[in-house]
Amino acid sequence: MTENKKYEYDYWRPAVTVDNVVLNFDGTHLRMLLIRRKNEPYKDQWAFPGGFLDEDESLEEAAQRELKEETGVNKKPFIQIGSFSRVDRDPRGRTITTAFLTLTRSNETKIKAQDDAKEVSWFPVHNMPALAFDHEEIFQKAKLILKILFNLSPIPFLLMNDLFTLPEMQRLYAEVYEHDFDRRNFQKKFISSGMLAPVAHDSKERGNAPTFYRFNQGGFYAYQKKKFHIG
Amino acid sequence: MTENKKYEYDYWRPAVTVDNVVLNFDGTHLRMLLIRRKNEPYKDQWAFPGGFLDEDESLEEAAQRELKEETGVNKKPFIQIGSFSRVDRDPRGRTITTAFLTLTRSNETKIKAQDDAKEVSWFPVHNMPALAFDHEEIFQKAKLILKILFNLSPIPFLLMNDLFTLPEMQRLYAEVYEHDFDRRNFQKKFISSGMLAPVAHDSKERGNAPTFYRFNQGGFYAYQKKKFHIG
DNA sequence: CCAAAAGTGTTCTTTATACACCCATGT
DNA sequence: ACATGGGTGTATAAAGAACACTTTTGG
Repeated sequence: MTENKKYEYDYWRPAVTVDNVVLNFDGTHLRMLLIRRKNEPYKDQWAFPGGFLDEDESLEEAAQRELKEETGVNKKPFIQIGSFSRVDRDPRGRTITTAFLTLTRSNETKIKAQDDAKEVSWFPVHNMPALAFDHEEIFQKAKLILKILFNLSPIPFLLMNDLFTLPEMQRLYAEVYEHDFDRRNFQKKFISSGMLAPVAHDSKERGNAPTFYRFNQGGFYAYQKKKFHIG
Repeated sequence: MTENKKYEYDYWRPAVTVDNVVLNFDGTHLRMLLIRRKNEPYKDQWAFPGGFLDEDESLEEAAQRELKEETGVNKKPFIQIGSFSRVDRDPRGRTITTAFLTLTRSNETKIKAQDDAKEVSWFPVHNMPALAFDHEEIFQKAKLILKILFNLSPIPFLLMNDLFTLPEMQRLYAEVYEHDFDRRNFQKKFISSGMLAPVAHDSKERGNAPTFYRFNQGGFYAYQKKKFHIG
């Protein structure tokens, strides 16, 4: 069996891939995970980690598997960004891809180039290199979805560590919306929203150290329902 | 060449389909377009119109083509709902589908069963029949996306006729969110939002006849940007 | 003459915005 | 001692929620 195994179908079928837009926030910058491609096409260019769908897995499972294989990051995707199917989007032939958004916390994410990836690195979202395939289009859509979701989901908390401060959180919002918010109003809004639970201070009063908070899921859902009529 | 044409690939590939969730508002009820399937599997059951992706078209183009072929409705999809890929979702074998949301205006939509459709009909979203495949799952996701988009897009106006009244619009919102809004506050909110342009009354004063409005796109974008920080 | 549907108005409460001050830390 | 970053406060404007009245049409 040295010759290629062949798959035969009565009708034409496209190749099906998945791609992962993996986000992470280091306390200052919002970053995306990119791999440098080991193989053609777009050899040596940066791209979102991804690969081909296998026979026994859903798109979500494929995304998680490919992400782990190429970067060592093992995390379920959070949501779909969308499917991309321009006829000429892959020089190898007709390929459609479904892109996923994955959110990671900086204190639980170790990356390591493996498999089809020659190199793996985080890039600040406002300083991205040229991307392979139609990944620039995927990137733009990911940013739009991020802005929308930041309005109405607990998505910011999936990027923060378990304990976090409001100044940190505000830097994250500034990164996403690309403008600053008033610090005092920002704090007031979040504290009064009920979606934060303050963590008891250390007995040693640290003076001006920022207060740590934890995400309060119940409070968030109440807020969401009231504000957006979404249960 | 009487034998089947065969397509051969080095690697396994799934079949790829598209489905259309087509919405329409008749002034009272929000409705979805379903076809009764002519062929197995799920013969004679109701399903969203859709079919297989062809070699020379994007998913969006395939969705539009299939919708026209089966129902006579010729309208570009508005957005993707998502891709569905459960391994066992199609008894014929591994198939993934991408579902689209299409919005139509009742005064521009004629339907006619054709092709794979034995019958075509509108169903009120709150009175749907059992659906084929995993279309119930698609239906649920479509409803969620609808609620989200109603908060932040001009999507409601794509369902209303060019000229519409606020009471009509309010009935549409009630259908989507499954609860009533206060008529006076509802009107005030929309009128003050700047996204409506009133249409001059007929010279004949009609007394209590509702006022007609037109959608004002510029006003909408200003509102959206201010409220959601989305440009 | 009454019910139904449409327009308009007022008050109160809640959020959003704009802006100022104090305190602790590190240099 | 001063710049930095962090917490808190207040006054005004805008938006949302609750609620009542008037008009016209059709039966």
